[in-house]
Amino acid sequence: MELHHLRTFCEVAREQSFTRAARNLYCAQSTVTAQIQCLEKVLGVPLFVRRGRCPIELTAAGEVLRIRAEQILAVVDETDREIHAIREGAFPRLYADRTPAPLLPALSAA
Amino acid sequence: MELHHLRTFCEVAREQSFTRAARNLYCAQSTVTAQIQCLEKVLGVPLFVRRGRCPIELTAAGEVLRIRAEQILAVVDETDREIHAIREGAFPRLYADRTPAPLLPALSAA
DNA sequence: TAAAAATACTCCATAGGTATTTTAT
DNA sequence: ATAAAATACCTATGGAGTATTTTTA
Repeated sequence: MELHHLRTFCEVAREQSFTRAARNLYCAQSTVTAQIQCLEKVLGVPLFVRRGRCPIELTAAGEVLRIRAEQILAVVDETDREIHAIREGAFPRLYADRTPAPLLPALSAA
Repeated sequence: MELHHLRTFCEVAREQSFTRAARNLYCAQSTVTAQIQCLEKVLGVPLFVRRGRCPIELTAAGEVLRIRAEQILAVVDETDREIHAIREGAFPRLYADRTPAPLLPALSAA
């Protein structure tokens, strides 16, 4: 699982379409298919229900991944902004104890 | 910036050594160097102060990245656990509103 | 001078592309 | 019949390795 997979996944989920996601991401449709297949293989679960027709739907695992992927990418983007600010001369004030932000509670398996 | 870069970065920061990080990650020292250089190039800032001698030190940008990278990797690991649970038959109860967890406040540029 | 990191180079895996086929409505 | 995803196939980029050089404490 790599960040570019997650970005592609989020775009597919948003568009509910491999083809439209590919267009938005400026890449080939087969590339989107390959990246989603890669994610599904690594995670061991299907993420979308294919119908050969739009709109595709998320599976339960896909719903979970979407929530987490958006969180992850938000932190990545925030990190980019912070580093950029430092490059521009900002002087970061670090947290005293480095305690990471609390995660969302684990999705319950009830 | 990809997740495997962040994992390597965190290990180097923890060990304060490219060579020891390489050993722990079961890869070549030159691979660690290349990955860190890749990160530094993408981000546009140095992450470590090299001395040609252990221990190496984090720059200000490196300190920020370390905090964020640990957060990101923690969410990734949590995601892996959640998806694994679903693969094993858990039925996830999704959040009603999908509000992502709050990020740490942006590092102040004071 | 002795560790540690950087560099030079080689190789191969795979990410990404094009073209085509399959699928489902 | 048609729009969309999957597949087959090819190519090139870059990730990872070995061997060597450079650096600095």
